[in-house]
Amino acid sequence: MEDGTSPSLSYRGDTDDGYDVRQWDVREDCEVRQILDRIADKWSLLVIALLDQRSLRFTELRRQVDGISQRMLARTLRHLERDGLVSRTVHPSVPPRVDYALTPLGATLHETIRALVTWTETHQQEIAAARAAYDVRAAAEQRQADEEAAARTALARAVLERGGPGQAQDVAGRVPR
Amino acid sequence: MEDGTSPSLSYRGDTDDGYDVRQWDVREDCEVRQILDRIADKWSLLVIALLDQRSLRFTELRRQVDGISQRMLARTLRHLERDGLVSRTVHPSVPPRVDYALTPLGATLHETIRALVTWTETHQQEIAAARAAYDVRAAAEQRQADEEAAARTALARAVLERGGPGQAQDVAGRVPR
DNA sequence: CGGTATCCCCTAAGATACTG
DNA sequence: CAGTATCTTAGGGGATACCG
Repeated sequence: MEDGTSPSLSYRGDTDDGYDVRQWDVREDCEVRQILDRIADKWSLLVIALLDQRSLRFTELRRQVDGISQRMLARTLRHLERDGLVSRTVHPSVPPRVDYALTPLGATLHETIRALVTWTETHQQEIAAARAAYDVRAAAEQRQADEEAAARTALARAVLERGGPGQAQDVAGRVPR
Repeated sequence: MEDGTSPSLSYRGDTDDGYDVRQWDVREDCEVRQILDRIADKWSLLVIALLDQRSLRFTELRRQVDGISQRMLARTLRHLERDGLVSRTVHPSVPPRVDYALTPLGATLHETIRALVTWTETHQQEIAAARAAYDVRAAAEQRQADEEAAARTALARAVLERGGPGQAQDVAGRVPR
């Protein structure tokens, strides 16, 4: 069966401080969360985007997405169909032909998603810059930490060699912390 | 190190049919995909939503989200920080205090996400209905299949008992394809 | 063609313990 | 308090094989 819907999660956080922060946050564990998970999933978005252009058959989708396994495409499509986002039409012919199309509901979702993609495209540069800056900072801190560790090791060695901590005053001054 | 950025995925689908379907689809494998994955991730959304109200400390977030592990919160926050969506401020005091807040960039993202959440809330009913309908259909088809299987089994048994397929004409008429 | 069933691997994420 | 390090396990997802 492989289930398909996760077992609720439920992050209630019943903080009794009277302060009702969170507006839609609390309800996320019931419906919103699941739908978000669906559209956030690796393949759903691609399929929705592709179907927005025109309806497609199973194999056409398989080829267009390229990288998706038959299993995952079938799974994705069944999920989307179940949620009423995609319609499945079987043509009784030989060889069999099955068409998938976006439902009106699916189309409105695609519109909404577009906004998100647009946001991403708009701020792509800022994000890239932020990442670069972060990575530089992180690398610097790492180097710093390494140096301090090396200094501590040197101090320890010095202490051991000279036979006591009293003799290490001169080197201790140069060690951080 | 645990990496943090997935190894590119690359679903190119170089269909040389000249028909250039897909507008933003193709670019998804580079930047958009990653950012979408980030914001779509299980915890990021919650954290962003929470921080939109006011800045919070690590433990406050931990309590509010309730269900998140220390590990995942730390990870989520570092990701968000790296992407420039959340700022981290360390107050050099004892006990140590670290505040997390949404950056302006993070705030704009929160606005965009709101649209999605609104969509979900608006269409919640439709989706629930679609799921219910699907499940009913699926159950019906399952029952159908079971009955046919049972019929086939009965036919097979009848054939074996009577000693030949020629004797099974009467029952064969009642068995679906 | 359009799937489902099966096996199997690998990583994301929870639990736990330790550090500054 | 605010994390990091380490171990372990569930399940997401690919490969393969087979049905209608």
